[in-house]
Amino acid sequence: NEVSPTKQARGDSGKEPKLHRRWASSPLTRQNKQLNFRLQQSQITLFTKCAAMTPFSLSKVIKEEGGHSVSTKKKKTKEEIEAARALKVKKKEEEEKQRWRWWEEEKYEDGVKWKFLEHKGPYFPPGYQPLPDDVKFYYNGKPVKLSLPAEEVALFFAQMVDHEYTTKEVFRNNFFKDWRKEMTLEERQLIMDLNKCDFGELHAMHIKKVEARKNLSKEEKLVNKEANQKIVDEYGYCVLDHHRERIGNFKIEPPGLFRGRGDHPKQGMLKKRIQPEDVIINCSKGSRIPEPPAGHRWKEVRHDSTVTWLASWTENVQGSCKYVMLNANSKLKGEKDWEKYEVARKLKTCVDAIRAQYQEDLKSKQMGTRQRAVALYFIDKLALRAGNEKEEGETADTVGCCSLRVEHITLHDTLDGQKCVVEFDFLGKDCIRYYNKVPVTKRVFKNLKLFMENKQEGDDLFDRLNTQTLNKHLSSLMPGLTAKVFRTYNASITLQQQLKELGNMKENVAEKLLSYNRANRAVAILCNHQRAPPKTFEQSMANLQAKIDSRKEQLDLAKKELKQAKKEAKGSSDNKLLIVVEKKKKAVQRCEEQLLKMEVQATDREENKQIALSTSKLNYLDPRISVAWCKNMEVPLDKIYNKTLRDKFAWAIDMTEHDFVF
DNA sequence: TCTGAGACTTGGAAAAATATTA
DNA sequence: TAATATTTTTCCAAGTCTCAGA
Repeated sequence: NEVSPTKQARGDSGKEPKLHRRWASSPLTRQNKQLNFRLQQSQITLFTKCAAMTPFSLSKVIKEEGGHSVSTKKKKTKEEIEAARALKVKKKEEEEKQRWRWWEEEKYEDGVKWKFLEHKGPYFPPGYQPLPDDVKFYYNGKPVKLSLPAEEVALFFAQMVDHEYTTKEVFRNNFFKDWRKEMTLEERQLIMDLNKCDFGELHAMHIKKVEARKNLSKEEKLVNKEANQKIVDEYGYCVLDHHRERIGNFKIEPPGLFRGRGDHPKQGMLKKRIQPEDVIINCSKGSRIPEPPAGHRWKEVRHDSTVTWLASWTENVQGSCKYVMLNANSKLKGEKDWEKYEVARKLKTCVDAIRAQYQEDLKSKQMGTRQRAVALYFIDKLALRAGNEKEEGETADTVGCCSLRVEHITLHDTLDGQKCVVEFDFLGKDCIRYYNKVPVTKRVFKNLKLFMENKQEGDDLFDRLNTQTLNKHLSSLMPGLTAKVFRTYNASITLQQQLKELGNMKENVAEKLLSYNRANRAVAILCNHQRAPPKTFEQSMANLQAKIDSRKEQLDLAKKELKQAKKEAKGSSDNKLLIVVEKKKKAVQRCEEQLLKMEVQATDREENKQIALSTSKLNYLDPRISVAWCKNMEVPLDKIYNKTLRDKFAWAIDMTEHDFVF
């Protein structure tokens, strides 16, 4: 029952219990209804489990009352706790003092990103370590000693054999083709069939290594940690305009097999090792130029202050550029983020006019204009992505608004008692399915029918529209306006509205947080931020259910004991018996609360099964809304933003007053 | 006007770090 | 203390959007 030293050092005695949402108890707005509808679509049960629940009161106090060692553990290390706390406060103050308050400074002239930039260059992954002699690759049952390049690639595959990827035809074919390119002529002549390859020993070795790393002693782990920290200290920071800034990804991506998402035609291809000769360095002219690794040179060293990257290289699978850039808490990223939300706020001031305009455009004589209007209607109402064109055969077949094809929507004159319903079913970014049935206006519906006339399944729905022309039009309506701004705007405004509706000052912190999470979830649903249910989901759910069941039994028992105690105490004036009754009462109460908490947790987990909240929190929700909400509701900010988020949104935390309105 | 390169944001999965529980 | 669950961080793929050049 000891409080762990780390816990003490951080000064928190425990986490707030899991929260759940009570949709049923909140008044539903139009948008909320829509979201609920979407939820039902994705087969998430909202009401069944938690509708009957009463608000629960959760507190650490109850938990601590239940324990018996609270006082002893506090006594033991009281001074240590105090010292640790003081240290923490001091560290925090120090950090705050060091923080670059760039948001209080003048902005640079357009296009200039920095005046001075110095860094150590990217960190290269360690070279390939050949297999030990006792680990063999077999072809057709016979051991084959591979050349080093072929061996390295074989190991990439071996490390993945229990991943679903390696069962896929496309992955296997791509891998085999690229692997053979790395082989010597001799190897190529021998190894003709992937199915005859036995990577068993290589795989076993990999598993063993992973296992061994996991089982390192505390000391060994610490040594590793310190070594890693040293790398971060050396390569993880740069100096940008007199300030030390954290770099986001200072490590060159190691070689491996390309893991494209969904049905990616290039999955399994070899992602080659990057050499210093492939890397372009970007830094100040007057700065210390980073040293390339011994015996190597850079591809180029340039001094371009109109871009934010420190190093770049071209990746061989897709031929695209990769960049080393700053961390999200840097000035460069923060300023851009701030700007993004300011543009979205500006949209708020003219969104009514823009909506009126596209409603009007639905009637246009120009087909292109009508298509643009319908597309905008979708982007605004459903928060669809713009949908750039993609090169066929180069990537998985996914679409956004402008690239929707006839096969992706079905029109229903009536559906489930509603008129003019559009049924969407397509794969969006990262091959995440978007499925939604949306009632639209008659005019939109009629237009869609028109667009689909004489078209085949694979034809573009909006054949007169692309994202460039759409964005060009948008920027003429408002400077800086693009399709993606609607997503930011609608996400943030939804959060604000939901918080306003769900919030209640009388609630306790846990309940307020519940409201916040619900609002956040509404946004995640709007933006279709889904995740695959965790692999261990069913198991963990079953475990929880088992715990609930056993707690129920405990409760029954406690109730019986209470009854018995009451019976015995009845008519008696024996104080001892009355105390027993009180004790039993408390036990029942405690049991009930714990049961409720677990049931709530189960509900929450179930509801969140396929919803990812982090993306919207990180990218779409103006942090000032959340900061102001915390101030108004008297909720500590660290209840909704962890350290990383607080760093990223330092600008917002610093500048936001309680009266901020998005 | 079209196209592709380039630069940057957004996205979920997986790994790693922590917290909790048995 | 070990096993397990949860949260945070890392990773890198996949989008959006702009701009230059034909």
